[in-house]
Amino acid sequence: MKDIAQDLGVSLMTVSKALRSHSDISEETRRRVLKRMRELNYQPDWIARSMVTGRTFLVGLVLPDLMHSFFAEVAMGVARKLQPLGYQVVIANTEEDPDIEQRNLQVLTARKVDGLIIASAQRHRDPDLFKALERGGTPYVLIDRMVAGVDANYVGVKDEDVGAIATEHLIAQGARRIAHIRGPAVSTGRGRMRGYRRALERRGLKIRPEYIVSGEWGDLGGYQAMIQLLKLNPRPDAVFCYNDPVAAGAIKAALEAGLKVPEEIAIIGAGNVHYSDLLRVPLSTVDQSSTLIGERAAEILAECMDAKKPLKPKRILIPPRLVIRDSSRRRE
Amino acid sequence: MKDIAQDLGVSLMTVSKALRSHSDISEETRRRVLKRMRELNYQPDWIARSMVTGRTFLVGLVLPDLMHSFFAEVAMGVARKLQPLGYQVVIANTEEDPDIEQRNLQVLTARKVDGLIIASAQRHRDPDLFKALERGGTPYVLIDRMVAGVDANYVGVKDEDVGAIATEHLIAQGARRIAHIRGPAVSTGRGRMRGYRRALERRGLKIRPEYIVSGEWGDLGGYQAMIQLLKLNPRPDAVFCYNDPVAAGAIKAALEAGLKVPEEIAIIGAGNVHYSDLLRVPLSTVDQSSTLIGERAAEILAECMDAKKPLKPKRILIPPRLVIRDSSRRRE
DNA sequence: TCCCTTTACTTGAACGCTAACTTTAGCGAA
DNA sequence: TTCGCTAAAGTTAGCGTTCAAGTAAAGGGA
Repeated sequence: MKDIAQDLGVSLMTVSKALRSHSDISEETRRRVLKRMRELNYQPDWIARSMVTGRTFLVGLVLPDLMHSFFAEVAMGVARKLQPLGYQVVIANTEEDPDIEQRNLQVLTARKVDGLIIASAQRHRDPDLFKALERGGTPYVLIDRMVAGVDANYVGVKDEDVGAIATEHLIAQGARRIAHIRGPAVSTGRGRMRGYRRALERRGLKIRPEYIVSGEWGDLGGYQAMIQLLKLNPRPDAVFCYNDPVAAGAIKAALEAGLKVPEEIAIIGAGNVHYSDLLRVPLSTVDQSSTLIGERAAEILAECMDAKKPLKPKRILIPPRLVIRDSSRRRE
Repeated sequence: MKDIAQDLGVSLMTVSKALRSHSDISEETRRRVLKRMRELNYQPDWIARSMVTGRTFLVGLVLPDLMHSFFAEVAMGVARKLQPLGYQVVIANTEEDPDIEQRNLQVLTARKVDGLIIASAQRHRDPDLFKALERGGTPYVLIDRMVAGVDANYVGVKDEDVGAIATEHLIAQGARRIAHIRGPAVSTGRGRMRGYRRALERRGLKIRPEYIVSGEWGDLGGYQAMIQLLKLNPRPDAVFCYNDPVAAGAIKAALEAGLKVPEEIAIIGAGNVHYSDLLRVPLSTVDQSSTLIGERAAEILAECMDAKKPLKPKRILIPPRLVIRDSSRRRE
């Protein structure tokens, strides 16, 4: 920058202003500066700029599991919205571990990211983690999972509806002994279970506690949970699974046990991950518009980062959508 | 920091050194500084630090497709190695577009990342892109895809072996009319095709040009390519697919056409993505140790970033490993 | 006593940029 | 002529750190 200034016989400031197309620089000078800049292939130093402006144009994205393609899709949505605005996205994978999450949040704020998008693993040691964030002044948006007692921007789906839609669909398909492989005790897991219960009650079906088993996350969890369920007597004739990976594992277990899906046992997941269509039995699911969640979260965050004052928290709920494939079609 | 210094009646520098456990600070003083630091919950400003040290502790990870879980796994491997060393990973998704890739690389270097890990989409407008990187002095490691004419660190698998192993396996299972759904014209795609050809030639099987079709990437590409292949006469009795998503699409098309997999047509992919086991027909594949690739790349990069002088480029080839599942088992 | 070494701390200066003033030149109006 | 105005530039100071060099005080050997 100094070089450019000397070469053109102007001051540093003139160059600085020209580069940012500031108003009080003549067209002429600006052209000359830009030209020389290209010749020297100079690039302004973001770090120095950040230091004085206080903005880094970095956004932290904290996710519990990049391998789960739901979150990968969210990440794409976020990046697609934010990159054109000049932000870079720093992804931190917490592997569903609250401690890692907390450490990551600390590191990201220490790095002065301009904002955060967080799908929280929850159950932190420090219950006031998010209050601390707020005090730090970093705007953030929660996605997918709400955090109890935190009044912040949120983008997600009505989890209770997800559970209810899925369960009602199973009932409509003629199932009567409907089990649930539930997820972790975060808002999504709890909400979907509530929806499951609500649907059963509304239709006058009994809720049997032994029909609710924990799958935790991933296909392995679903596989093991399904093995539990299949030992029961009477055996369930349908299962609503916390999410698609869990459902995929469940299908595997059911088929290995020699059952026909959906004839002998219907299965539905949630999330509509990209490969659901390609599974052993194409998986019925409840779509959550993952990319859209990412995009909306990015938009809200962008607004907050532009505003000087903290804005009133927004809460966006995207309506879930039933996707019927083979794994739950009506039995004869 | 100034506050801490004043509170304790020492100089700024003393505090700075204490925080970095520099040698010429007494134990006593250091304790006091750390104590006060916690009380004020002060965190050193990374930006200011970066400005003077010239290190950002940011590492750029440039990937063509986060949705493809192969790359998500790589990303996890990278993050797992690099986070304990104090680095944060900035992920840039290029969506297989060379222009986006080029822009991303520029942005990342302008941000002064300490290093880059790149799975290049290749075919850039600017053929000297990587030379430019080198001139800039940012160390980088290529993964998965080699770039022609660039002598840089590289971590990947022997793609030719991937193709050969897969194809030889199909031959060993009794297939004779083996087709190939090939990938994009990057090193991986070309290498796997070479391996396919080599295996056929070695076994004295004819290479029929019409048996090689382009699937580009993703399951949709595989699905469409398979439809092409099934129109041929004689119909192939086995297909080696560029990667697992392509293979998943191919299986879908084959089943929809009423064929039995593997009895009437055997299919094998590459990559061993996590859900391959859960597909319609559990997919045989060639494992590439995706997480390991990420980890090794991270290690090499860490070395380069620590070194003051540029190191001699390393080239690490991880041996591929055949994973046999149902989609290619020996026919009767 | 003198000088040298070690330990523990301090002093500018610099990193590359920008915000907020201040200056200069040119021009038209009073 | 003098004033004020505007467009286009220049000046100064500072963002929060660390580096390299310096200093003061204590200890130790001849």
